[in-house]
Amino acid sequence: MSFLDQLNPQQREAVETTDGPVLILAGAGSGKTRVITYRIAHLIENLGAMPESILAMTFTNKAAAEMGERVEKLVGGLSIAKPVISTFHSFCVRMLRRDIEALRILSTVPGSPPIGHTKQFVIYDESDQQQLVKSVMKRLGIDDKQVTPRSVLAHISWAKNHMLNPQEVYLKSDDPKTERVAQIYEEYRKELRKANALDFDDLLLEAVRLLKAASEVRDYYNRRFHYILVDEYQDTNRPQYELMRLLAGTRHNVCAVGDEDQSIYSWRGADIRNILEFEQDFPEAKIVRLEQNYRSTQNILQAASAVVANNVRRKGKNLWTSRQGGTRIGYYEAPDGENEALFAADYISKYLRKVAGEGENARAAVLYRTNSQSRLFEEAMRRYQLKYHVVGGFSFYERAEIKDLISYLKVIHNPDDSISLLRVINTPTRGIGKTTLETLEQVALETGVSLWGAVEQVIQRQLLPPRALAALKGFRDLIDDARAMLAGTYVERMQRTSQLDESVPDETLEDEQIAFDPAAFNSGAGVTPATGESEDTAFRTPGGPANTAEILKFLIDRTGYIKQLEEEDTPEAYSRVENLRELVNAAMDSRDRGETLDQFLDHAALVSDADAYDERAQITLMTLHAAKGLEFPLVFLCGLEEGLFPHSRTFLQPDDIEEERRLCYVGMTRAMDSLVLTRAVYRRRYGTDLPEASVPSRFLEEVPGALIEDIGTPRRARASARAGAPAPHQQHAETHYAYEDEDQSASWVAPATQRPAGKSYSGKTYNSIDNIAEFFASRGKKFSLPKLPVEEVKGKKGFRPGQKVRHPKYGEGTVYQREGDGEDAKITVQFPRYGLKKLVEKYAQLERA
DNA sequence: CCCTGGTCCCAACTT
DNA sequence: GGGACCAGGG
Repeated sequence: MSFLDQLNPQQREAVETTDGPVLILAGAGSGKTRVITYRIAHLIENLGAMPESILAMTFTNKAAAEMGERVEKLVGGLSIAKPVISTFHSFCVRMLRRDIEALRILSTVPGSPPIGHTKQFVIYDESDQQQLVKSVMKRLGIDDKQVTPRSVLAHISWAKNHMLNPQEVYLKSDDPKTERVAQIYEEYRKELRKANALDFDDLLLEAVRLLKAASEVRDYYNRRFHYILVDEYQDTNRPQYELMRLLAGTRHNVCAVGDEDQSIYSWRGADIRNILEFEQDFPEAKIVRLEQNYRSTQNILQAASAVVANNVRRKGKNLWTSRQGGTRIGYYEAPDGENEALFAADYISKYLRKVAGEGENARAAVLYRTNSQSRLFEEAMRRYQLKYHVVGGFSFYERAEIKDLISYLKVIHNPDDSISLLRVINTPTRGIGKTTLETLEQVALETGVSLWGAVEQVIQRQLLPPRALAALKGFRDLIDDARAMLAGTYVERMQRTSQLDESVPDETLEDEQIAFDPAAFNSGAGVTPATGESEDTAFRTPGGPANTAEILKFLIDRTGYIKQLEEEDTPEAYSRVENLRELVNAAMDSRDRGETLDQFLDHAALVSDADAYDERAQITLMTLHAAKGLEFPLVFLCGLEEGLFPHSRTFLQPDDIEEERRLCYVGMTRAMDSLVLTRAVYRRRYGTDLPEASVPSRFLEEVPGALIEDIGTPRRARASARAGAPAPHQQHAETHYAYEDEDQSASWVAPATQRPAGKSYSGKTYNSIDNIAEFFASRGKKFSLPKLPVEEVKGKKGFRPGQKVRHPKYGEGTVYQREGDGEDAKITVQFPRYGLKKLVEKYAQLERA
């Protein structure tokens, strides 16, 4: 029982309550992962549970992998049977790959195959979904300017997350727009089925439907899993909740771990009711609260708790830590976004040097609300020659060349996948143009087949001029050849097609050096000397089906994809070639793990940005959302400005603002030792425009003043705070926005070597933190807002979005929008009790609140 | 049919 | 800063 002694009494109770439902309310840093892993270990080691009877579900693959490793460390010798630790989505995909055909229904047309998805289904990512919605809208003749595909898709996803089908959306709709959405939704669903595709939301929905509809499938899983654990329970949506209930069966051995204050995915359907209704659905549920925080200093914890305490919709809890005191929370007010980023880079480089020298855990994170903020920080880090790691943003699998090849694989796996087919049918260009595509779409529509089916028909019926027909044949043969490779029938196919003399046109064979010879491969003769990579032949069963890496190589050779890129001869093209090689490497790794093509594709579809987090990186840049579950000795929380954080799109709904506040709480509680909050007084929105003045985030004001310390505000910004000085952005042109360094401390000067020439970067220097801290200490004020010259022109009051105001009748509210100038300005204000009100500034007796 | 350059929007978080 | 879309010449 030794390892259980490492737990505090509450943790231990959570671990040892194994029979019946348990809800663990685990505050930030209270050892949540520890409790889950120890619980699994306890079940196996002390209670003799079979490892494979335990199922733990997480939100990211990363979390699942980490949990698995930690369990393995606790329980040696798990090599044969392992607990299933997986993300919701991956688990559902596995279930569906096994049993989705149980959902097929017999066709009413005699002799036709059953209707519904087959095991060969593909997963549609967001861009696939977008394309599909677009094509549906086009077909229905809906103008994509009035209703954007984007908003339609958001609506559809919302409906799915709330388990509403198109009919239900239609019945509930009370405006023509929603009715149209319902209509698009219906068609979208039909198209998905036709393409044998599922979108992300479907993965959960169909899994739930499967467990509900097929009792033998449900019985199988209920017999198999005796213990169900759910991580990040506060972020589960309805389908996930139902899935958990169905898997729990009658045993009710479910353990859910969550923290209501860290619920940050309501926009993805996360439902706080899941926590509340847990006690209703499982009346015998036991609740365990973990309130000791092992991560942060008292100052950090207090500051974060003070912020989140402003939320109304919460149960409330009392987190405590034994790490008394700690350094105060730093606040830096940068004149603009560039300076904010440079400050962070400078501060972090100093910090890391110091901490690393002391042999401490030298890691720091820069957290921001939106991915687009990362660019400035990346530039700043590069200029300081700091190695950094960005999580999220543009992922590997979203790159055009990767998506192209993945789309080829998807078509080979499932030719009915029309979206992928459209993407690759003329990539690289092979002479298939608009008219050909229109003909294909028409035939598909008329005969009710997929585009792939239409390809065959158009060729058979010779519906196009010879030239176009030849191009189309070339494409069809390419796909058929690859499919034959996959099936292991390539040689047979070659013999057959050469007899029919309907093979690939001779010119293709002559023009392109086919480095990879599929015929040799399928016959087991090995790779032709042209590639000569003997390593690849070693794993292959002679004559057996081709693996993913081999198909990829075949595709690259046959389409001339890389060849064409190399001819471009630009750095960009070569980086694309590099990416493709990386993809082939990934496929070889997949093959080494013994995975099939569909598993490779599933993996590509389900890797998330958060999975890219590398805990060895000293500096990590990421969004607040991606930071959930992580911890860092030093955390920079940046862009604390009304409209950015909290984001302007949340101003309308008080509930959304509360979620922003939880996000702030999540961000702050990532910090172990030091936390720095920053804001830019002026920020550029779309790169080139004039910078806009910002209002400090309300969250800044919610941090108790005694816990905060101003650090390093450049003096020119300070000078401009006095009346009459020009705005900082007006100074940019003539001088620099930061002041000359007084003590000439070399470390405060951005490294000159890295400065891109031609930009106004030169000579940007900074003040010493110590000097400025002293200055602000003597000033004795928490947050000084430099006067915004823009405001003075616009009128005395000039309420801006995000500001808090008081109205004689409606009380306190937040400015949402401002229209017009001067006295005629109309402002829209969100009042907690009265909702949105549009007021004329001149008449409404508004005051600053 | 293909490529190009210009223009118009845009951008919150993500499995 | 950049992706999507379109018009127009090769």
